[in-house]
Amino acid sequence: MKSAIPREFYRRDTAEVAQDLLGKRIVRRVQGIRMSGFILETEAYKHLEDPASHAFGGITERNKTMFGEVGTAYVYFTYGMHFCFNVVARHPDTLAGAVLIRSVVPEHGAARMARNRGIGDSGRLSDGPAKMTQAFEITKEQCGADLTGGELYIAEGFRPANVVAGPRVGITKATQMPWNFRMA
DNA sequence: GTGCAGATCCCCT
DNA sequence: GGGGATCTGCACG
Repeated sequence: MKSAIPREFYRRDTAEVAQDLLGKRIVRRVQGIRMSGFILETEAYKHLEDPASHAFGGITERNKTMFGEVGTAYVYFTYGMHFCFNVVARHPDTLAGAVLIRSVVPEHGAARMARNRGIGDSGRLSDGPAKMTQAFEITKEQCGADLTGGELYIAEGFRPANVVAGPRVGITKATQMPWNFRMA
């Protein structure tokens, strides 16, 4: 079993962490089954300088995890039916920040993921923020979970050859900030 | 392939 | 009471 990435990795600028998470592994253990996948696309959400961020309006019951310890999970519920998975990451000089995991390529446990999704294994089991959480069985139960170990953690993967930065998807504010990162 | 409607509910104003 | 860091299925072509 690969070891988890240490907490210090997440104690940096949120956008830098978002970029560096590309190619890393997400590892999930459920009922003795191991699932894993490589991170293909991420987005950074910051604090006062980012109107698109949940943290922009200040700390609330929903977003308080974004203000908590780095290297933990921020999971939120949206559109009445979907969960999205973020990794809390921020520079020590800032109060809040998180990286949304948008797309993951399955490595191990694809059969379980397909079952979780209620579809066949097409190879595209986790290519969206809410698809990813469904495939990896991540719900608000995992909100606040430590990602440096345990049943859900992030481990080393490979170094992407090329990274493209662009505008974030699905937002209406701060649409010009190039805080979406993907492999190329 | 593109485009749009509908599902569905928690949080914040 | 409004809106959302989304996904799916269906229509069209």
